[in-house]
Amino acid sequence: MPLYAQLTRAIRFAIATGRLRVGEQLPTVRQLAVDLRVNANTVAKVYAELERSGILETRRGVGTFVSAHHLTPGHRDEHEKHLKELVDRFVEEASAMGFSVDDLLDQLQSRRKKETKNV
Amino acid sequence: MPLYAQLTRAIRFAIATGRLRVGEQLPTVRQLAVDLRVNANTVAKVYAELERSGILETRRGVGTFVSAHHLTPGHRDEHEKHLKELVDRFVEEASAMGFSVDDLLDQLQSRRKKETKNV
DNA sequence: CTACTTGTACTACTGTCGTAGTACAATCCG
DNA sequence: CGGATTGTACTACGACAGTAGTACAAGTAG
Repeated sequence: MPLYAQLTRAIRFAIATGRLRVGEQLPTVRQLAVDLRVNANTVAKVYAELERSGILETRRGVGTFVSAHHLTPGHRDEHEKHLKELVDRFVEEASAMGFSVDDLLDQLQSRRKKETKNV
Repeated sequence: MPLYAQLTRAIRFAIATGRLRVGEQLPTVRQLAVDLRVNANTVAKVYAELERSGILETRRGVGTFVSAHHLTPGHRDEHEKHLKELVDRFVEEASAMGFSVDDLLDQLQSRRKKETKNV
């Protein structure tokens, strides 16, 4: 998986799980680039993409911050739409492998049991 | 989606749904290449990959056929393993988007209802 | 205003993927 | 055997994705 995708996921995940909170500042593009031994442009593209998605806000000369926009109802809807699309792809791929929606449900449910066991 | 992937999916799907039956012969690599306006090598690679997966059998000078191997218990297990891997990727991606397994289950179940409504 | 920090635009290189072209090898069938 | 049909190996080319380098623009702070 390419660097930019890994980073995007990591940031999204950090926000989703609350490890990064609304208003909090992220590292500078250059700083993060140094930390990860990556080009600054790579980080910048990730920040830009996440800003387009509305979950980051960036101010020149200041820095990049976690936006509050992803808590609005409009964004929630958008987010749910993404989930549906993801499920679409998932179901399609599974059916190409000869699996039904029920097969997926079974597999997911057994996974849920394992999770709750650990909680 | 690249040609070879589309073709692979189409064949897998045809077999899974019974439109292609065990023992049945598939078109010649060249013939199918002509039909799809594609290079013969592209078709050949698909056939080869599907043979490695054990769902096709090819005999030089004769043709390519649907194998019976995918009905054996061993292959069933393998198949189930693939399902698990697919679900793994799915869950991982969803969690990176901030969705839980329960969210996925809800979405899938509502989808199942729609399906059964049409049956 | 000036120095500094921030993000951004542009360019170019590199590796990889997908596809096609051509020539080869194995098998069948008369 | 010999021609025809099948799949296969090898090569090469085009396109694209990913990343890095460098130079620029916008904003802040003293």
